[in-house]
Amino acid sequence: MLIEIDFSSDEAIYQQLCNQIILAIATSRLSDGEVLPSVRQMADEIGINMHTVNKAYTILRQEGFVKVDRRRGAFISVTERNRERALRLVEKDMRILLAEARCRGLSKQDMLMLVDRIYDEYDGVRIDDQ
Amino acid sequence: MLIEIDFSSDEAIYQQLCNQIILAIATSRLSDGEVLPSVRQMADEIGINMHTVNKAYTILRQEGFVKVDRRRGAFISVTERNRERALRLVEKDMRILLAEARCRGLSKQDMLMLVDRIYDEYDGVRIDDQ
DNA sequence: CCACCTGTTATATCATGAATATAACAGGTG
DNA sequence: CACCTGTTATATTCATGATATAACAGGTGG
Repeated sequence: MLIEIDFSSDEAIYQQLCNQIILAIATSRLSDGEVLPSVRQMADEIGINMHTVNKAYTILRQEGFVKVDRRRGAFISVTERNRERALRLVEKDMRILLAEARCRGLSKQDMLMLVDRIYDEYDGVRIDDQ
Repeated sequence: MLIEIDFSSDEAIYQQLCNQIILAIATSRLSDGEVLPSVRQMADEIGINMHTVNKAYTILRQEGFVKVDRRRGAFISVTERNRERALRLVEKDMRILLAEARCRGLSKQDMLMLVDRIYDEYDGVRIDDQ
């Protein structure tokens, strides 16, 4: 569980934690069912407070990326069944991101290539490649 | 200059203002050279404080979307010449957004179609269409 | 010259939220 | 019963968002 926090960033620590875990899931560094370190253990590893980790876990649970088992603790559970809701959630952020891209002179082709390249990195976690 | 602020949102007002102006530029509702309302006028229209508007304008200026003329005030100026920098700026946010999308079960094709559709809305501001 | 507009800066206040700390609780394990 | 898990409660410190009042420098037009 390699987590890197930028303490000089203006992004909140719990938000960085959420993003890193989501990125880890997308890149298959965390797979479905895998157990996360306990809130206290994760806090010690990173060097932050227990409640900050707990806040991240709680959000990930509400977002549907994590579930909690009284016995084991928090574990990855990516059971999104509502496709339309998923699209709506992503669409709002995408609109702003694409607007910014277009204002900076990036074409549709630029963005399509970017999405294609990043998604390939996520899908193809080829062991023979790296 | 139609600006809609959601006061019940957890997103900061100045951030919403920035996003709306960037969206307005991308959708050609604001075009290059066009003058923005003064900080005091915009504040009155929306019903917020002058400094909140000023903060948004200052950020937009730093981001390269707005310039200031002592005579006229703030106006749109989208002169991004550094393509590589633009790509790098967008790429970081895109990585997180695509990771979230993939975790929610959305495929690469889903995202390519989404980008294609939104960009068409931005590019094709056809007057005969709407 | 003077009123009037522009953005900008300086302080100050208030509320909110992020991050911390200490402590306790309910539930499950060995 | 000790030990782990997440969870809750309470309190404090600090940063930031939003507000308010005020003043300043620069440009415009009567």
